[in-house]
Amino acid sequence: MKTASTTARMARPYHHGNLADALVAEGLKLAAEGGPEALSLREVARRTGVSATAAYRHFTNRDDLVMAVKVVVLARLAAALRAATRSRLPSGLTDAEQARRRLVGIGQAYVEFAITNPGQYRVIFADAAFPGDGPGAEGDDCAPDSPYRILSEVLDQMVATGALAPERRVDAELPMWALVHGLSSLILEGPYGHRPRREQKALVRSSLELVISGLQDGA
Amino acid sequence: MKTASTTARMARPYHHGNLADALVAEGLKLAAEGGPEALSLREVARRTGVSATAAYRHFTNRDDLVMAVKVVVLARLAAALRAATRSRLPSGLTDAEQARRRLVGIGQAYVEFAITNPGQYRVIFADAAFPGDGPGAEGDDCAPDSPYRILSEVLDQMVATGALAPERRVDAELPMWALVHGLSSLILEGPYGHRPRREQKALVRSSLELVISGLQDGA
DNA sequence: CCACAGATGTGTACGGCGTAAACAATCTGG
DNA sequence: CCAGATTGTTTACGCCGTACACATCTGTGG
Repeated sequence: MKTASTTARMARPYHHGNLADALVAEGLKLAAEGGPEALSLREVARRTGVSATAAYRHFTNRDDLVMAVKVVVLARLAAALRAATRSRLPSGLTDAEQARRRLVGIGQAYVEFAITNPGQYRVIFADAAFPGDGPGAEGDDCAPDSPYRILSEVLDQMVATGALAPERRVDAELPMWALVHGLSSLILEGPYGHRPRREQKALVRSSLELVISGLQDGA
Repeated sequence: MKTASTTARMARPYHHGNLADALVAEGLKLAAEGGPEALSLREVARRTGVSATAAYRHFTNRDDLVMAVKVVVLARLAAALRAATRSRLPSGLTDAEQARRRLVGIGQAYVEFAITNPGQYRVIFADAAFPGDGPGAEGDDCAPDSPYRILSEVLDQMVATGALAPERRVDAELPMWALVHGLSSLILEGPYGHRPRREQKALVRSSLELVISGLQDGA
């Protein structure tokens, strides 16, 4: 039996050739242009040059397609965060200070991704369903590179380097994630959208510093 | 000329009698049942016992109706926060400690409102437009009771009582608002929705304490 | 080698949605 | 009491999601 990856390498093995991937790719473009509400099954099919109902051979319904797009967007977000963890840092810092800056860095990268890809970012939280990322799916099927996992790693590193007390580590993901998602949301869909980009960045930075300070030496 | 409030008191002055309010009221119910995506012009009209296009005499389009519903939901949210600022506190606290607890209280009330009214809460941030609340509309037409204003008041009180250093006051609204909205979002539409209610509340409380600590004695 | 079964794509159809346009009923100011 | 503005209805169009019947392709076992 041909695996998906084997099929992907061939030109047009079936009638169209990995239609599923093509539909998701077109869905990503559509989402980038007009957010989740622009992501319609018919338009995706039309742009892929395929009949409207063809998509139903690969996705049970629209929500299923949206979910597939979500997974790709989450992967792109994770890649952006991963890149942030690898960015150059000034030399001569203590390990603890390095870990702290990494945390600030992925926080900034998160919001930056949301601002740069507003339509795709909004897909992630559309329609009140979330792919099996984050907490609760701690066990097996948690993606190797999910935003949640990357955040967890950096927090672990802070504990390892002494930047964060172990007793403060428990569920430290939530306030951090809530903050960066909240910032993104208030900028994309909320009242902070009309502030100049420069000011937004400064506000994001100071908010991150504030929460991380609370995490480190809060009451 | 009859004012809106005068009209509201009469039974059925026109063909239907303040249809606009009736439509918004039905919209609120619909949103409560199925969130913003369930808020359709036709269904609202149907439930109000009126033809589908009648709504166009009072709202230019669907977005306009949604915006009107947003305003009411924001008012309900503001009322919930206002109630929280009036809740009983243990006696014998310093003014500073009182102010701090008020801030925790409205944070909890915010998330509580979101959890209790998920559908209506999600309407607020639907469709990437926000009524003239919050910052930027600092001047005249800012509602007397908006969530943003209530938050600002409590923060001012913290400065007045010495619970917060004046230089930390500037734009302290953003991290707080981002946190509570982020928490709400991660619980309603994100990966924290399946945690038991008890755990959610505990996580919200500790997250709030953490950020407020950062606000008070952060680096 | 080839026919057949399963996988994949098409055409058609139905009801729901937002909304534009023409029309009807009702109210209100002069 | 009537003219004109206000409010609601009817009809119609094109989009959407999706169910169903049909056509086409493709790998596999006889």
